[in-house]
Amino acid sequence: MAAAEDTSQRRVSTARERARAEITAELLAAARHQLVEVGAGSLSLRAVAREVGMASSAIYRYFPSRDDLLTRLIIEAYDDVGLVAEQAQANASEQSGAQQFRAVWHSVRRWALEHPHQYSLIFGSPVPGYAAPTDTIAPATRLPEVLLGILTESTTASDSTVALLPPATVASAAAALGPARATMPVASISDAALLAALTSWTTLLGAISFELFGHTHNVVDDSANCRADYFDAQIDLMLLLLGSHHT
Amino acid sequence: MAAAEDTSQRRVSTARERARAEITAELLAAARHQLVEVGAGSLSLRAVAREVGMASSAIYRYFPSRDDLLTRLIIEAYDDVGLVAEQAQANASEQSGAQQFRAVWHSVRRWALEHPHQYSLIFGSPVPGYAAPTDTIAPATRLPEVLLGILTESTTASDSTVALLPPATVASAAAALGPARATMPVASISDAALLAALTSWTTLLGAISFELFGHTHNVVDDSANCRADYFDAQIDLMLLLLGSHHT
DNA sequence: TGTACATCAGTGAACGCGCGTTCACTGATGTAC
DNA sequence: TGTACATCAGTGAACGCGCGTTCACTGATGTAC
Repeated sequence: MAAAEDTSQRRVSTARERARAEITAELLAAARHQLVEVGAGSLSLRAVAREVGMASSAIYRYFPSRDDLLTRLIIEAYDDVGLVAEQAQANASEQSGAQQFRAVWHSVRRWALEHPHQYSLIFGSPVPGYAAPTDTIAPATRLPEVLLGILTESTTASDSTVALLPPATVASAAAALGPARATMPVASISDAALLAALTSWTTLLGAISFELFGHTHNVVDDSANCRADYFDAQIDLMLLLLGSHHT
Repeated sequence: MAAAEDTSQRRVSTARERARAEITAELLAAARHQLVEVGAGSLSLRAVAREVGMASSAIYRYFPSRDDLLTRLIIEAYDDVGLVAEQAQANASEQSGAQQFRAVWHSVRRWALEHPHQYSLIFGSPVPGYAAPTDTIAPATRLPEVLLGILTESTTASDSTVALLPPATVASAAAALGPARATMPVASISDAALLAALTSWTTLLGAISFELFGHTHNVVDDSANCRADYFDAQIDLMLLLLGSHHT
């Protein structure tokens, strides 16, 4: 920091470039903050500008339009959960697959509770009038890839609840899951295990969504502990489904 | 219709009253239609007025505010799915519990696909800036009551996957589910079965939400058949969880 | 090192828009005698 | 049955608001010679 004047480097970032990066980050932070106040649908460029003390027109030096800002936020959110999940897995990498699964889902839930509006940006109802561009696909796969990685290593489908499904049911579901096999590295996973994996995805993201969106009022006790316990039980249930319930 | 002039009745509906009821219904229909176009967050009184060809100020003869209109729509939506589910169960009442469960969930999914915005009004991310009044609680319980009714009659928890959960896990989840026991008629259901029931609720509503909100792109084939097959498989998986997998 | 020009960040006014809600009003429907 | 008054539905103009985006501008930072 003290000796940062080494101008001899090839790729020097000029003062302007550094300022631009900093201000872009500041704008994104303000936008994230706006999201907390107001929700994605009514996120407003003018409010963001107000928060950082800029003229509203200045934003257009950084983002070509409101939709573009939204896209940036969405990508950021996907990368954010993705990273959180990757770290949780890394920290638990010495433990069993089931423990890694638990660690990752806990980290995702914690992230969701801490960033509810970023969560609903990517897992809630779609933002009206906004169409996600293809840039969002890659970051969106980080979290699923972590989970599939764990399951590929530790699932023993024969030993799980899915094994009790009629083969015809599994077969027709498997036929429907062509795109999943094409998109993700799941070649080594059986149809039944893939179905169970996706169901656990649905269940646990559904559980987080319901908790966040208030659909568990009058169902689950409002205290943080109770909510966590309930989520824990659902994780364990999913591990039974997946057949990786060795602690 | 021809002989409708029997004015002798005690509770006659005057012409004004009839007109009022009709127009209220027409406004609600227009609002529902607006919802389809635009999503709940940006439903606008003026657009509703435009659609029925009234001055925007006239709406205030029927609804005191925009929030009140939203509340009416929410209640309508809950009653609508509730009714659909009740009818599905009634039609299948001669069949097994598992079949009734399947019939009800299929009817719910079908309703959701036909009325996506009414669905996300009640099961999606909350409408920003809107706080639901208590009038919505009663209609919101119709669907869960149908499902719990079926499960109370047909669940045999001992025979299900939940039975494999460690007792400690079940116990702490059960402690969290106090409000559920207080709100719903579930006295005769075991803790494990209640947990499984709520998990099936989460999973299947989650599945419908993800399908509707486009989160299954690149995962499940886009064709209607494939989607239905996938949903079917998830229902069956939940029946295994619930221990009511006798056809 | 110094000058001349190009690039870029940021400003502030303005555009046209749609919104929820209020208000004083007109005219039709209902009610009491 | 007829009149006098009260109730209500619907109108249209107006309020104040916030929005996304454009535009001509000023001044600072960067670049070429």
